[in-house]
Amino acid sequence: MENRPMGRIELLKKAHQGRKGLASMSEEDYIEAIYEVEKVYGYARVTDISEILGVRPPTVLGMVKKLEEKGMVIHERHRGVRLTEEGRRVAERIARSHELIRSFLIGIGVDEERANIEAELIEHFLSQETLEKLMRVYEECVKRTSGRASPSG
Amino acid sequence: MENRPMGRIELLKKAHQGRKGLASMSEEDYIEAIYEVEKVYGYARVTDISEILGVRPPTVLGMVKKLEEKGMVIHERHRGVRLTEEGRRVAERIARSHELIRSFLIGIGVDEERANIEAELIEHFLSQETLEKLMRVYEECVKRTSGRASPSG
DNA sequence: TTATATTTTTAGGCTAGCCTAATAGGCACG
DNA sequence: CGTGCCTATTAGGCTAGCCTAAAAATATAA
Repeated sequence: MENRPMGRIELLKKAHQGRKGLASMSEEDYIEAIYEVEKVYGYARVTDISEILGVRPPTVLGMVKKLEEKGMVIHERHRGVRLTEEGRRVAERIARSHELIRSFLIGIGVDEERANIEAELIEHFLSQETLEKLMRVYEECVKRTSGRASPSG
Repeated sequence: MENRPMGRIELLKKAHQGRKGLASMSEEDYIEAIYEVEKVYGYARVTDISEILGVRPPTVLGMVKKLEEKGMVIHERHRGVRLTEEGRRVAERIARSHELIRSFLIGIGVDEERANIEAELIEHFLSQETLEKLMRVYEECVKRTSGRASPSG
C-alpha cells in the first residue's frame, strides 16, 4: 500500500508534529487574566480570575498552584496572586500578540466583538515571525483603507 | 473593591465566553485527516490516521467511535473509515479554512513550513466572516506583491 | 463581640484525549 | 492447514482541566 500518491498527507503529518511542545492554552489564559487584573488592582484575587475565565474558584486555585510551581506567579494564601518577573514576561508577550491580532482583525473589517474573541482564541499559536509579517500587512491595510468605505458589512 | 476602573477586564470576560460551544479541535483534526486519506486511498485505515496525527491506534479507534456516534463517519470493523455526508461537509469547511489561512500566511511572507503548521493550529477558530475578510486582504496582497492567481488552486 | 456574608481552600469526582499491553482478525506463504 | 506478520481491537490506566459540596478564613455589620 506504499506505491500510491502521498504528498498532501505528508504535509499534514508535519503540521501535526509542529503542534508539540507549546505551552497549554489554558496556562497562558490564566497568566493573561492575572496580568490584566493586576494592572488594575495591583494583585489578582481567585474570584477575579474565576469570573474572567468563566471557571470555578477551585479550578483557578489548582491552576494557580501549578503556575506557582512553574515560577510564573506568587500566591499567598488568602492574599491573592501576583506575577513573577518571568510570568510578567510571558504575559506581556501574550498581550502584545493579542493586541496585534485584534488590531489586525479590526483593520481588515472584522467587527470588534468578534475580533476580541478570535484574537483570544488564536493568540497562543502564532509565532513571532508571523506576527511581524502580520503587522506589516496591517499597517499597509490601515493606510490603504483609511480613505475608503468598509468592505461589505 | 467595586469602585475602581474595569473595562479591559470586562472585555476579557466576554472574549472567554465566546470560546464555548465550539467543536473540539481534536475531533476536527481527525475528520480532516480522514478526509485527506480518503481522497487518496478511497478510505482511511486506523494506522493512516494514527500516523498523520501522531497518536496511537487505540486512540484513533476511540475517536472514530465517538465520531461514528455523532454521525460523522462510518466505521466497519477491520475495513477502515469513511466520512458520512455530514462528515464531508465539516471536512470541506475545515479544508477550505486551512487552505485559505495557509495561502494568506504564505502570501504575507511566512515560510511554507511554518504556514502549514500555523494554519493547522488556528483553522479551527476563525469564523466564516473573518475568513472572507482575510481572503479579500490576501487577494490584494498577492496582487500587489506579484500579480498571481487566487488561493483555492 | 457576635452574627452574617463573602472568599478561599480542601476533598473528592468527572470527562476528554492520550497511553501501553495484550488479544484477535486478516492475509500471505510454505 | 498452520505459522508468522501486520493491523485492528479490547482492556485498563493516566493526566489536565474542569466540576460540586463543604470547611475554613476573612471581611462586614449590628
